[in-house]
Amino acid sequence: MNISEVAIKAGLSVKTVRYYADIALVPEAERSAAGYRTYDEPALKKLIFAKRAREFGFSISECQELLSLYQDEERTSANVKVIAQRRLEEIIQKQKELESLRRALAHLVNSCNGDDRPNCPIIDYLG
Amino acid sequence: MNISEVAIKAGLSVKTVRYYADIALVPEAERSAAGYRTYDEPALKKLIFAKRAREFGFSISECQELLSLYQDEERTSANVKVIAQRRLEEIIQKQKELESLRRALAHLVNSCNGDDRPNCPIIDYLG
DNA sequence: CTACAACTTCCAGTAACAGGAAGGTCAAGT
DNA sequence: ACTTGACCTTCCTGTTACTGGAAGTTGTAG
Repeated sequence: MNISEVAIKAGLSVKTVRYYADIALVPEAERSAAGYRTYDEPALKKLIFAKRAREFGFSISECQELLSLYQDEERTSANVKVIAQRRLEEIIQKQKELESLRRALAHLVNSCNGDDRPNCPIIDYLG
Repeated sequence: MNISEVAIKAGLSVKTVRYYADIALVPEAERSAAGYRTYDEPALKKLIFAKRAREFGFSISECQELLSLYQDEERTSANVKVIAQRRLEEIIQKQKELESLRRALAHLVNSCNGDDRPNCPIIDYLG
Protein backbone atom coordinates (compact mmCIF):
# COMPACT_ATOMS: atom_id res chain seq x y z
CA MET A 1 0.00 0.00 0.00
CA ASN A 2 1.10 3.51 -0.75
CA ILE A 3 0.75 6.17 1.88
CA SER A 4 -2.59 7.59 0.77
CA GLU A 5 -4.24 4.19 0.74
CA VAL A 6 -3.04 3.31 4.21
CA ALA A 7 -3.96 6.76 5.47
CA ILE A 8 -7.54 6.32 4.32
CA LYS A 9 -7.76 2.84 5.82
CA ALA A 10 -6.39 4.07 9.13
CA GLY A 11 -8.53 7.18 9.12
CA LEU A 12 -5.50 9.45 9.28
CA SER A 13 -4.21 12.16 6.99
CA VAL A 14 -1.25 11.49 4.74
CA LYS A 15 0.62 14.20 6.61
CA THR A 16 0.01 12.45 9.89
CA VAL A 17 1.13 9.07 8.62
CA ARG A 18 4.31 10.65 7.29
CA TYR A 19 4.79 12.41 10.60
CA TYR A 20 4.41 9.14 12.50
CA ALA A 21 7.09 7.65 10.27
CA ASP A 22 9.39 10.64 10.86
CA ILE A 23 9.17 10.32 14.62
CA ALA A 24 9.43 6.54 14.37
CA LEU A 25 6.05 5.95 15.98
CA VAL A 26 4.91 3.82 13.06
CA PRO A 27 7.65 3.51 10.44
CA GLU A 28 6.75 2.51 6.92
CA ALA A 29 7.32 -1.15 6.05
CA GLU A 30 9.64 -0.49 3.12
CA ARG A 31 10.45 1.99 0.42
CA SER A 32 9.71 1.38 -3.25
CA ALA A 33 12.46 1.71 -5.85
CA ALA A 34 11.38 5.31 -6.39
CA GLY A 35 11.52 6.06 -2.69
CA TYR A 36 7.80 5.84 -2.01
CA ARG A 37 6.77 4.67 1.45
CA THR A 38 4.98 1.33 1.35
CA TYR A 39 2.89 -0.12 4.13
CA ASP A 40 1.87 -3.70 4.82
CA GLU A 41 -0.92 -5.09 7.00
CA PRO A 42 1.04 -5.05 10.27
CA ALA A 43 2.00 -1.43 9.68
CA LEU A 44 -1.63 -0.58 8.96
CA LYS A 45 -2.68 -2.23 12.19
CA LYS A 46 -0.17 -0.19 14.11
CA LEU A 47 -1.49 2.99 12.54
CA ILE A 48 -5.03 2.07 13.51
CA PHE A 49 -3.83 1.26 17.01
CA ALA A 50 -2.06 4.60 17.24
CA LYS A 51 -5.11 6.41 15.99
CA ARG A 52 -7.38 4.85 18.59
CA ALA A 53 -4.88 5.53 21.35
CA ARG A 54 -4.61 9.15 20.27
CA GLU A 55 -8.38 9.43 20.34
CA PHE A 56 -8.25 8.47 23.99
CA GLY A 57 -5.92 11.37 24.47
CA PHE A 58 -2.77 9.35 25.02
CA SER A 59 0.27 11.43 24.11
CA ILE A 60 2.60 10.33 21.36
CA SER A 61 5.07 8.95 23.87
CA GLU A 62 2.33 7.04 25.63
CA CYS A 63 1.33 5.70 22.24
CA GLN A 64 4.94 4.59 21.86
CA GLU A 65 4.70 2.69 25.12
CA LEU A 66 1.35 1.19 24.27
CA LEU A 67 2.54 0.14 20.83
CA SER A 68 5.55 -1.56 22.37
CA LEU A 69 3.29 -3.44 24.72
CA TYR A 70 0.95 -4.23 21.85
CA GLN A 71 3.80 -5.90 20.03
CA ASP A 72 5.28 -7.54 23.08
CA GLU A 73 4.05 -11.08 23.59
CA GLU A 74 5.66 -11.04 27.02
CA ARG A 75 3.77 -7.96 28.19
CA THR A 76 1.81 -7.95 31.41
CA SER A 77 -1.65 -6.48 31.57
CA ALA A 78 -0.51 -4.68 34.73
CA ASN A 79 1.85 -2.55 32.69
CA VAL A 80 -0.88 -1.63 30.27
CA LYS A 81 -3.33 -0.91 33.05
CA VAL A 82 -0.97 1.52 34.77
CA ILE A 83 -0.73 3.66 31.66
CA ALA A 84 -4.46 3.59 31.05
CA GLN A 85 -5.26 4.38 34.65
CA ARG A 86 -2.90 7.33 34.62
CA ARG A 87 -4.71 8.68 31.59
CA LEU A 88 -8.05 8.03 33.25
CA GLU A 89 -6.99 10.08 36.25
CA GLU A 90 -5.93 12.91 33.98
CA ILE A 91 -9.31 12.86 32.31
CA ILE A 92 -11.09 12.92 35.65
CA GLN A 93 -8.91 15.77 36.84
CA LYS A 94 -9.65 17.72 33.69
CA GLN A 95 -13.33 17.05 34.16
CA LYS A 96 -13.23 18.52 37.63
CA GLU A 97 -11.49 21.62 36.37
CA LEU A 98 -13.95 22.04 33.54
CA GLU A 99 -16.92 21.55 35.80
CA SER A 100 -15.78 24.25 38.16
CA LEU A 101 -15.08 26.55 35.24
CA ARG A 102 -18.45 25.79 33.72
CA ARG A 103 -20.28 26.55 36.93
CA ALA A 104 -18.52 29.84 37.48
CA LEU A 105 -18.88 30.95 33.89
CA ALA A 106 -22.51 29.84 33.65
CA HIS A 107 -23.26 31.82 36.77
CA LEU A 108 -21.70 34.93 35.28
CA VAL A 109 -23.41 34.48 31.94
CA ASN A 110 -26.76 34.01 33.63
CA SER A 111 -26.38 37.13 35.66
CA CYS A 112 -25.47 39.23 32.64
CA ASN A 113 -28.38 41.05 31.06
CA GLY A 114 -26.90 40.97 27.59
CA ASP A 115 -28.47 44.26 26.67
CA ASP A 116 -27.15 47.51 25.26
CA ARG A 117 -25.96 48.93 28.55
CA PRO A 118 -22.31 48.80 29.64
CA ASN A 119 -22.94 47.35 33.09
CA CYS A 120 -21.75 43.78 33.09
CA PRO A 121 -21.05 41.31 35.91
CA ILE A 122 -18.70 39.33 33.68
CA ILE A 123 -16.46 42.33 33.18
CA ASP A 124 -16.83 43.23 36.83
CA TYR A 125 -15.71 39.83 37.91
CA LEU A 126 -12.69 39.80 35.64
CA GLY A 127 -11.65 43.33 36.51
CA MET B 1 6.64 49.06 39.40
CA ASN B 2 9.25 46.97 37.69
CA ILE B 3 8.27 43.84 35.89
CA SER B 4 8.91 41.36 38.69
CA GLU B 5 6.83 43.32 41.15
CA VAL B 6 3.88 43.58 38.83
CA ALA B 7 4.25 39.94 37.88
CA ILE B 8 3.98 38.89 41.50
CA LYS B 9 1.00 41.13 42.11
CA ALA B 10 -0.77 39.81 39.06
CA GLY B 11 0.12 36.22 39.80
CA LEU B 12 1.93 35.81 36.51
CA SER B 13 5.49 34.94 35.64
CA VAL B 14 7.88 37.63 34.45
CA LYS B 15 8.15 35.74 31.19
CA THR B 16 4.43 35.90 30.71
CA VAL B 17 4.18 39.58 31.48
CA ARG B 18 6.95 40.25 28.98
CA TYR B 19 5.18 38.05 26.46
CA TYR B 20 1.93 39.96 26.93
CA ALA B 21 3.83 43.16 26.25
CA ASP B 22 5.43 41.69 23.13
CA ILE B 23 2.10 40.69 21.65
CA ALA B 24 0.55 43.97 22.77
CA LEU B 25 -2.02 42.30 24.98
CA VAL B 26 -0.96 44.38 27.97
CA PRO B 27 1.84 46.78 27.05
CA GLU B 28 4.03 48.24 29.75
CA ALA B 29 3.15 51.76 30.87
CA GLU B 30 6.56 53.26 30.15
CA ARG B 31 10.22 52.47 29.94
CA SER B 32 12.77 53.71 32.46
CA ALA B 33 15.88 55.55 31.34
CA ALA B 34 17.73 52.26 31.35
CA GLY B 35 15.08 50.62 29.24
CA TYR B 36 13.32 48.75 32.03
CA ARG B 37 9.60 48.16 31.63
CA THR B 38 7.58 50.02 34.22
CA TYR B 39 3.97 49.33 35.12
CA ASP B 40 1.39 51.53 36.80
CA GLU B 41 -1.89 50.62 38.49
CA PRO B 42 -4.02 50.55 35.34
CA ALA B 43 -1.49 48.27 33.67
CA LEU B 44 -1.53 46.00 36.71
CA LYS B 45 -5.31 45.83 36.58
CA LYS B 46 -5.19 44.81 32.97
CA LEU B 47 -2.72 42.07 33.78
CA ILE B 48 -4.97 40.77 36.51
CA PHE B 49 -7.92 40.94 34.15
CA ALA B 50 -5.99 39.03 31.52
CA LYS B 51 -4.96 36.44 34.04
CA ARG B 52 -8.51 35.77 35.17
CA ALA B 53 -9.75 35.62 31.62
CA ARG B 54 -7.03 33.14 30.72
CA GLU B 55 -8.03 31.02 33.71
CA PHE B 56 -11.49 30.74 32.20
CA GLY B 57 -9.82 29.38 29.13
CA PHE B 58 -10.35 32.39 26.92
CA SER B 59 -7.74 32.49 24.18
CA ILE B 60 -5.34 35.38 23.92
CA SER B 61 -7.37 36.94 21.15
CA GLU B 62 -10.55 36.61 23.18
CA CYS B 63 -8.68 38.27 26.03
CA GLN B 64 -7.89 41.07 23.60
CA GLU B 65 -11.58 41.49 22.88
CA LEU B 66 -12.54 41.34 26.53
CA LEU B 67 -9.85 43.83 27.49
CA SER B 68 -11.10 46.22 24.83
CA LEU B 69 -14.60 45.92 26.19
CA TYR B 70 -13.26 46.30 29.72
CA GLN B 71 -11.75 49.62 28.77
CA ASP B 72 -14.65 50.74 26.65
CA GLU B 73 -17.15 52.86 28.53
CA GLU B 74 -19.52 52.52 25.60
CA ARG B 75 -19.53 48.74 25.62
CA THR B 76 -22.73 46.79 25.71
CA SER B 77 -23.12 43.82 28.03
CA ALA B 78 -24.57 41.96 25.05
CA ASN B 79 -21.16 42.03 23.36
CA VAL B 80 -19.50 40.66 26.45
CA LYS B 81 -22.13 38.01 26.93
CA VAL B 82 -21.72 36.67 23.41
CA ILE B 83 -18.04 36.00 23.98
CA ALA B 84 -18.62 34.40 27.36
CA GLN B 85 -21.44 32.25 26.07
CA ARG B 86 -19.32 31.04 23.20
CA ARG B 87 -16.66 29.97 25.68
CA LEU B 88 -19.28 28.33 27.86
CA GLU B 89 -20.47 26.26 24.93
CA GLU B 90 -16.92 25.18 24.23
CA ILE B 91 -16.52 24.07 27.81
CA ILE B 92 -19.75 22.10 27.68
CA GLN B 93 -18.72 20.49 24.42
CA LYS B 94 -15.37 19.52 25.88
CA GLN B 95 -17.10 18.10 28.92
CA LYS B 96 -19.20 15.88 26.72
CA GLU B 97 -16.16 14.59 24.92
CA LEU B 98 -14.31 13.94 28.15
CA GLU B 99 -17.26 12.18 29.68
CA SER B 100 -17.55 9.79 26.80
CA LEU B 101 -13.82 9.18 26.87
CA ARG B 102 -13.90 8.65 30.60
CA ARG B 103 -16.68 6.12 30.35
CA ALA B 104 -15.01 4.13 27.63
CA LEU B 105 -11.61 4.18 29.28
CA ALA B 106 -12.99 3.41 32.73
CA HIS B 107 -14.79 0.43 31.27
CA LEU B 108 -11.59 -0.86 29.73
CA VAL B 109 -9.54 -0.26 32.84
CA ASN B 110 -12.11 -2.03 34.99
CA SER B 111 -12.15 -5.04 32.75
CA CYS B 112 -8.37 -5.35 32.77
CA ASN B 113 -6.99 -7.75 35.34
CA GLY B 114 -3.78 -5.84 35.77
CA ASP B 115 -1.83 -9.00 36.50
CA ASP B 116 1.32 -10.54 35.05
CA ARG B 117 -0.38 -12.18 32.10
CA PRO B 118 -0.31 -10.64 28.62
CA ASN B 119 -4.03 -10.88 27.97
CA CYS B 120 -5.46 -7.39 28.09
CA PRO B 121 -8.79 -5.95 26.95
CA ILE B 122 -7.27 -2.49 26.65
CA ILE B 123 -4.74 -3.66 24.11
CA ASP B 124 -7.42 -5.77 22.44
CA TYR B 125 -9.66 -2.79 22.05
CA LEU B 126 -6.95 -0.58 20.62
CA GLY B 127 -5.64 -3.24 18.25
C1' DC C 1 3.74 12.67 -25.26
C1' DT C 2 1.38 15.12 -22.20
C1' DA C 3 -1.43 15.90 -18.40
C1' DC C 4 -2.28 15.24 -13.82
C1' DA C 5 -2.43 12.84 -9.60
C1' DA C 6 0.39 11.19 -6.07
C1' DC C 7 4.75 10.95 -4.09
C1' DT C 8 9.11 13.05 -1.97
C1' DT C 9 11.84 16.44 1.22
C1' DC C 10 12.17 20.60 3.61
C1' DC C 11 10.63 24.81 5.86
C1' DA C 12 7.25 27.61 8.27
C1' DG C 13 3.34 28.24 11.29
C1' DT C 14 0.19 27.09 15.13
C1' DA C 15 -0.77 28.52 21.03
C1' DA C 16 1.06 30.31 24.82
C1' DC C 17 4.43 30.48 26.83
C1' DA C 18 9.31 28.46 29.37
C1' DG C 19 14.33 28.02 29.42
C1' DG C 20 18.61 29.86 28.78
C1' DA C 21 22.55 32.64 26.87
C1' DA C 22 24.88 37.08 26.64
C1' DG C 23 25.09 41.38 28.30
C1' DG C 24 23.51 45.95 30.69
C1' DT C 25 21.84 48.11 35.39
C1' DC C 26 21.03 49.00 40.23
C1' DA C 27 21.62 48.96 45.22
C1' DA C 28 24.16 47.40 49.13
C1' DG C 29 28.30 46.38 51.52
C1' DT C 30 33.27 46.87 52.04
C1' DA D 1 35.59 53.41 44.31
C1' DC D 2 34.66 48.69 43.65
C1' DT D 3 32.57 44.43 43.70
C1' DT D 4 28.84 41.32 44.17
C1' DG D 5 24.50 39.66 43.23
C1' DA D 6 19.92 40.43 42.01
C1' DC D 7 17.26 42.09 38.35
C1' DC D 8 16.67 43.79 33.84
C1' DT D 9 17.13 43.55 28.56
C1' DT D 10 16.94 41.12 23.81
C1' DC D 11 17.22 37.09 21.08
C1' DC D 12 16.91 32.27 20.03
C1' DT D 13 15.31 27.64 20.86
C1' DG D 14 11.99 24.14 22.38
C1' DT D 15 7.44 22.48 23.54
C1' DT D 16 2.86 19.27 21.11
C1' DA D 17 1.10 17.15 17.26
C1' DC D 18 0.47 18.10 13.59
C1' DT D 19 -1.05 21.23 8.94
C1' DG D 20 0.03 23.97 4.84
C1' DG D 21 2.76 24.89 1.13
C1' DA D 22 6.78 25.11 -2.13
C1' DA D 23 9.75 22.73 -5.31
C1' DG D 24 10.85 18.81 -7.51
C1' DT D 25 10.13 13.49 -8.87
C1' DT D 26 7.33 9.47 -10.32
C1' DG D 27 3.39 6.82 -12.00
C1' DT D 28 -0.39 6.29 -15.00
C1' DA D 29 -4.17 7.29 -18.20
C1' DG D 30 -5.42 8.97 -22.63
